[in-house]
Amino acid sequence: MTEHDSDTPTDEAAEYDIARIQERWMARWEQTRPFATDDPSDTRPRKYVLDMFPYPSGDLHMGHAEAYTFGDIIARYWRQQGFNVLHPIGWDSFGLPAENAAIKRGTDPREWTYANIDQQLASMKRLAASFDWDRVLRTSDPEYYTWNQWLFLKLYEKGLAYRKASWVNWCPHDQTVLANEQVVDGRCERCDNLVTKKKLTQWYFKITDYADRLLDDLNQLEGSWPSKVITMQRNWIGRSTGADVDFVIEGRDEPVTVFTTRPDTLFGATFMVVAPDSELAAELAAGSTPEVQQAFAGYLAEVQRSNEIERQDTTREKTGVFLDRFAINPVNGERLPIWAADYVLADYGHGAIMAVPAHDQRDLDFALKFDLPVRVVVDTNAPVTGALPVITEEMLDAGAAEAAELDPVGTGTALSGDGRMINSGPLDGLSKANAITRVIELLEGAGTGRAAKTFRLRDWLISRQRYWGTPIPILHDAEGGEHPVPEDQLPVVLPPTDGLDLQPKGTSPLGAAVDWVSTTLPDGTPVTRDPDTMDTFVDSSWYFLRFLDPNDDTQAFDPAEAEKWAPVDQYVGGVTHAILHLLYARFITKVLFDLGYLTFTEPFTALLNQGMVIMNGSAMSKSRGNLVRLSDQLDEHGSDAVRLTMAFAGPPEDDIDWADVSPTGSAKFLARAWRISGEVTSSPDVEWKTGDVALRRQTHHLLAEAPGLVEAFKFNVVVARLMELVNAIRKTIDTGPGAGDAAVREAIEVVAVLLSLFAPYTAADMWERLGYESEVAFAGLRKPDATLLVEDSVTAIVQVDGKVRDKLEVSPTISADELEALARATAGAVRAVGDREIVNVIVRAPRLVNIATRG
RNA sequence: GCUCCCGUAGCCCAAUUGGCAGAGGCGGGCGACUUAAAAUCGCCGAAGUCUGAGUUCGAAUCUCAGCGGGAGCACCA
Repeated sequence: MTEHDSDTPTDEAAEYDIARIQERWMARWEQTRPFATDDPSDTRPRKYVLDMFPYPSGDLHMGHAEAYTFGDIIARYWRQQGFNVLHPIGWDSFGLPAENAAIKRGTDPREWTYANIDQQLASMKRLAASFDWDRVLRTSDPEYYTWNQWLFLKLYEKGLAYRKASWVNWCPHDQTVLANEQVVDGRCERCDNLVTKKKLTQWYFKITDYADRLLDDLNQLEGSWPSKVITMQRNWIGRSTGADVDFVIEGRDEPVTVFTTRPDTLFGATFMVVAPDSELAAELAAGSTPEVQQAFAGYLAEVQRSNEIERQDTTREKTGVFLDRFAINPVNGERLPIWAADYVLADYGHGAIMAVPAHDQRDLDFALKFDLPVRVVVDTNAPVTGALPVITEEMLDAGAAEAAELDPVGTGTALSGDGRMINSGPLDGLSKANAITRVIELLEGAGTGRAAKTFRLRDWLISRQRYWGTPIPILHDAEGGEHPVPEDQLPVVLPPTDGLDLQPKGTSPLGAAVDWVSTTLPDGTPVTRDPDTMDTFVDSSWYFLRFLDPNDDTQAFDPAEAEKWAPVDQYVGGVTHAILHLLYARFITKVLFDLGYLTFTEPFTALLNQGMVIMNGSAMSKSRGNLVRLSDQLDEHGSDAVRLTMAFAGPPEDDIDWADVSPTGSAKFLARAWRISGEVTSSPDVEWKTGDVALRRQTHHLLAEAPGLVEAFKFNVVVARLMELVNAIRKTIDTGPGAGDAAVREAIEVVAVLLSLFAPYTAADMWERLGYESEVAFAGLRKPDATLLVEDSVTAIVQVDGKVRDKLEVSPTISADELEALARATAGAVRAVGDREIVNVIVRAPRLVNIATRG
């Protein structure tokens, strides 16, 4: 076989041979690189279509194929619509699996990682993913992670990267810390082991400074991001508004501030609760009696022994200890006993609360358990009016009477609803909303409180005690001083693994690389490098900018290029990243905006979450024995059939059960379409107008409909329309005007052009067989002929009382009166109406008449 | 426990957004071609839209209640 053999056009009489077609075009595209995006003089409008880049763990699987198929359909569509489309790919190639594989095999993580990348890249090419192969990046390349370090230094300069000691999530299995986002149900997201707490000094990114903007800017994504993802982000950020209230503590100089969303119920506070694992609790206990100290110590030990799972169990009984200390309610001077209880969290709000058992279920549960007083201050039976009412004695008396029926203690249910304030001095008679406003005014006037908001979102912990990541570019001197590595000395390159023990042991393996760790400042001061590496989510928080020029060794990205291409017009990826990656990327984008590098504040204008590929109702896994290997599917059916099957299976957001779909059916359809392309006998310059009108109508309806369908991601419907059209062409050839008819050529050309989104190899081959040398990918969709979209006649349905009784063939421009007259006269209508009285006739010309009767 | 999404032929899914329930595919059946099979081609069933109420001239589509499935949140003051 000579090298020319594989580039011989397939014989028209030959059977559809997908393997041969695929091989031939893959080789050609390798030469012509049709999807490079590097011509600066290109004046076409731009689109940036981005797939979430993969982690290189083994070869691509069915899920990858699905995601990349959808992203590719969109990229090819916009290209076809005349856009200059940037559609890059890279690898998120730092991270634990590579390190674990290296430990297991006693090799370097680089070997495993880069071998997997090569394998995945080959599979992507086989899938005909139309990536710009000149822009490939790998986050584990020093050429990439040097800019992670640059980014870190920018955040450090802005005070957005800082080090602090605190209780962190610790995975005992992976021997590393985890961000809050990586703890799911108290377990390590990666290895599913129970997470414990450990006190460590670690680096954080101050994402909480951006909490308001991260929340508020979600509004501009409404409609172009899945609402599910927006909701998850909102929940995660978790903004609560209310007030901070200062309580004087007996025997303590400083007041204690608590956060509450219900400052209106301040008069109903009957005790205070502090988190047992807070410094405040320890201090308050230490200043109390020996008995209290002992009880507290016992309680604290008990609390710390329980794991996250137990702690989060909402059905569990309240526990706590009385500290024998008292706080003074700033609005009424009441003495409130202070308790330590683990239903109050140390790291939310101020780690202390005012307890209002009448109106908060958790406080009520606690009060009932420990027999603490309960005072109702909101009459939840009273009607609520918006305006500030004028209060009369009678109203207050009446309110007190109504309130007597309110019995949270008896019912065990807190009164959380709105109502009218009672037992609350100056707030009496007000609605909840008005009371909140008023009490904040009062507190602010007295200097004992203020409006406040709190977030569930915590700062982003980025230190990892592992080898295979970006070194943190900070030097530490003996006095504990921090010295950022100067920009011109970047990158801080990972040392070789030679002689390093990568085995997890709680401290970074880099600490053992003595020659690497020890260095000096320009003035000769000995310093040590920070031995930790960055969370890999740092890598992916800005990679979409690096694609603008992944080979630029002078800057992370060119702001001018960012202005041209970014933000990403369409992002495609799994919902698994709904919180973590997307939140971090949004944060870093805002930081870069504030630093003046970007002119936009949201990185991803539109987001498509594809579903999963499952098998027989459940996620594929080796242990379940239902694993379907992508490479097997590609071998068996060819890339085009696999891609088409993904597109046709249903809406892209839905899961695809591979047991429910038919790649052989897809292949059959492709063969049908391909065969027709060889039967056409007319030439490319045939006069379209001479073609069969019925087939032309169908073709042009599809031309009119397809763009809207693709843009709404209704790929399955487009494929169905293509099948219909192919069926119609078949019929036209076999039992109609025949293969020489102009409409046949026109229709199959449209099929080829649209099919190029889903089945690029087959479509390219069809296009060639139809006599074209150009790439079908750039052929573009013709404009539909408006005259072919207007029907000569339409079927009007005639209903009587909503039931179809007759049909009429009428002109599409028929008047309502005329249609009504025709409809009333139809045999079906006359029969159905009989001698009943016609009470109403609804006419929706030209499609429908409904005659409503009575009698 | 709270919130959101979804229930349409045996199966996967459409339905111009309130106007004839069916486009497409899978599977199944029948037939043509074949010595036969595969492939190919042609033809054909099948549901009244999870259940119940309501709004409407008209409901798969809107409202309420329930059943079933999925997702998110859940001691966050």
